[in-house]
Amino acid sequence: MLIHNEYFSLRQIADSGQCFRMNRTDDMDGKESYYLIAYGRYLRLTQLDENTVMLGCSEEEYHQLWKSYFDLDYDYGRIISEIQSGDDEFLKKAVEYGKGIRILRQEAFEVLISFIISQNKNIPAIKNCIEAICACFGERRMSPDGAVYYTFPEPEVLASADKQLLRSLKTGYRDEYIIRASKAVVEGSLDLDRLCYCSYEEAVISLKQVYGIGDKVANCIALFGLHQIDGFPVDVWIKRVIDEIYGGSFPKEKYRGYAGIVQQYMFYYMRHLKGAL
DNA sequence: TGCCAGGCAGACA
DNA sequence: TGTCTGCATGGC
Repeated sequence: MLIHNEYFSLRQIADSGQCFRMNRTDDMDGKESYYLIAYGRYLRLTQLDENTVMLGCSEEEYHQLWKSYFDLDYDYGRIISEIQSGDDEFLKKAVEYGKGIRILRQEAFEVLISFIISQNKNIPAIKNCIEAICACFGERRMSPDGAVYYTFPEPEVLASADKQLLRSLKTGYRDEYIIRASKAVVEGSLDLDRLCYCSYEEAVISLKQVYGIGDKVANCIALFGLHQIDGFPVDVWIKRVIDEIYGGSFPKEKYRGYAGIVQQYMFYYMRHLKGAL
């Protein structure tokens, strides 16, 4: 299945820090290839050229799942044009550098747990920890080309997980956070489906009721798990941008309706400038 | 070996 | 309301 889109870069999405189960694999005919595990499935992807991505799935599966997953109905070009016609020179450079980033429509529960794990960890450590949890608590499956993979565990499984076992998977002090957030989902006090359709502000407030979720993680979950595009997570990298480029305050209200996309361009570009990519 | 990482809760002023 | 401090642990 071939996708032609000017704003669709596998490398930029994989390195944008929004998903942790999309990784580089053996190249295909010298072209960058990735594998992705999401919604219980395994997908192989190859960047054929700057504007063309090949998805290893049928047309039916693409329309059923992956088209939405990669947010391919959304016009990122319009956002980029707006930024490029503005007067923010840093943002213009950030957009030019990361214009292939898209905000994925990931499973909310997976994002909830992944970003609880993410706190005070670097991205490689987060990935390792999530894979360990999937291998321990997920379902073992095999892809059509014979690769073994594990699904992300269901809320009920993590809600009743043994704390010491979780701790042994390098979750550290976050073990209790994971169990309590999973229980909140199972018991219904945290209704992730509902939070997709309420306001961004209400979603963040609700998420912060959960023990272990603060402002930053709540914004990540809102943006990456609920597709609340006004989510604007401020982590150490965005703090650097705000302090070093904007003198301590960033006017995110100027970007109402797509602030989260702007945040991703800034995050990705700052990591590049500081040599973290 | 030491610093840093997509932070948070709790204590305290 | 704002500012510490302790917390686990891997990556570099």
